[in-house]
Amino acid sequence: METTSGASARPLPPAFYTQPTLAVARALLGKTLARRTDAGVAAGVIVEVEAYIAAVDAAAHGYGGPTPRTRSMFGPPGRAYVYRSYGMHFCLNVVTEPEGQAAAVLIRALRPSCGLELMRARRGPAVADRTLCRGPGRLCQALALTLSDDGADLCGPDLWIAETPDEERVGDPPIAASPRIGISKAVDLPWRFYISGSHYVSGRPTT
DNA sequence: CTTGAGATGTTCT
DNA sequence: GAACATCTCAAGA
Repeated sequence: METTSGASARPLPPAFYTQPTLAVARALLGKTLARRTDAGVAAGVIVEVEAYIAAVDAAAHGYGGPTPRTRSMFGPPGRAYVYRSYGMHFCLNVVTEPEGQAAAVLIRALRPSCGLELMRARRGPAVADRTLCRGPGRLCQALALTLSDDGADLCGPDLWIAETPDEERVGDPPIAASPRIGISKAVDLPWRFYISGSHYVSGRPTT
């Protein structure tokens, strides 16, 4: 019998992504992000996210209008926005808000729950489990996400987000908020959300 | 654990 | 040119 895992649960309904961006960001914590390729399924529980809302947020991609790169951020909610970061990494966002508005939630870290061997194969043999998906570029590498996944449906067969089964859950996640990481504009907006105390969260220790 | 440098490509000034 | 929603590695405390 197949081992229980959020990877086998049904995708969240499209309506999940029509909530306001900050509500989606908080609600994503504790959900399972799953990825299928020919090599198999890999998945993890979301433990850290950041919200970006171009209408009111100078740090957001899409602030000041669409560009070719940010096109899918203006698209319909419930899709992926994947961009290249610092020339060599990729970052995965969940698009929110109605089409025409640029808003998204950056997935910053996962606690790996499924397909760990696959992740190690992609990330390297010396990488500790804790580090497999700790950071937005790292998790994209672990899940083999690239620009070809930009615009992908998050309720689809190859990439989806689902409720996490009870036996994989730690309990009700204690959610904390803080300023976002690695930005230089709108630095005071407390739009980074993470599971307090999780060792899989990027950045500094969280107490 | 910390700090600091370098890699690397697209976008913006 | 400069900046960038980052990561890895090496060296030090």
